[in-house]
Amino acid sequence: MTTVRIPAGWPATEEQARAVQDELRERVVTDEPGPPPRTGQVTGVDVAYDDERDVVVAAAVVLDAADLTVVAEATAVGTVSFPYVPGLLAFREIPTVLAALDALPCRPGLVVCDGYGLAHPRRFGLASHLGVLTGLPTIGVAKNPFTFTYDDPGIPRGSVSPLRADADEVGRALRTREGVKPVFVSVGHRVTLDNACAHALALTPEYRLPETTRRADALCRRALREATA
DNA sequence: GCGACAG
DNA sequence: ATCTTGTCGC
Repeated sequence: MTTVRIPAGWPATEEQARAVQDELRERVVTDEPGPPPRTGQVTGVDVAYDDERDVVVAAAVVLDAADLTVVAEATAVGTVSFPYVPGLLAFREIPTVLAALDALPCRPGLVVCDGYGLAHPRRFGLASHLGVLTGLPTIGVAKNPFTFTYDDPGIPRGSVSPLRADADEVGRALRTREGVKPVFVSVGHRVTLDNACAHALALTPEYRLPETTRRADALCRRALREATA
């Protein structure tokens, strides 16, 4: 398993991190359709922590978009590169996630993040960072609405409602399972919101969360246990 | 000014 | 995120 060091020049303060967000945000692309759903490869990334030992493990799992079977997997271990600060999650997870993506034996295709892209207090969440830094198409699928407001979508699977920051639609609440709490989809890089939602729906034939994040979550937890034991 | 707040 | 038993249900 790859071992990651905190990159030289990595932001050390919230002030510096926000400055980096502002810089990278200039390069985000939100008007490309992105790859069609159920086509090519889709990669889930997730991270698990052991704050006691200052250890973080990231996993990247590549699925075939058509049948959701696992095509490839990779993990990376690192040290915690930033404290958890709401709005600055990316700086905590990204170095190790990048290493896991680099360790893959194939192209990731669309990357699905556990968190937000555009739906972010400063419009530049984890999925946005990852997209701009890699050039890959990315989307964010989060389990919570953070500070945003939304009307409950219709009961049937596939129902959506806007996720709003004041008047702006920054993402969508998407019902992936009938009658179950929705997930919160937003655009990362090089994918439109419509296609981001279409992908999220295609990735949730059975469970509330996308197969990509379920697979990545299981893998990074297992890898953390093994790295810590 | 004080909380709330993706993971 | 993480700390954690049993329990209800497919």
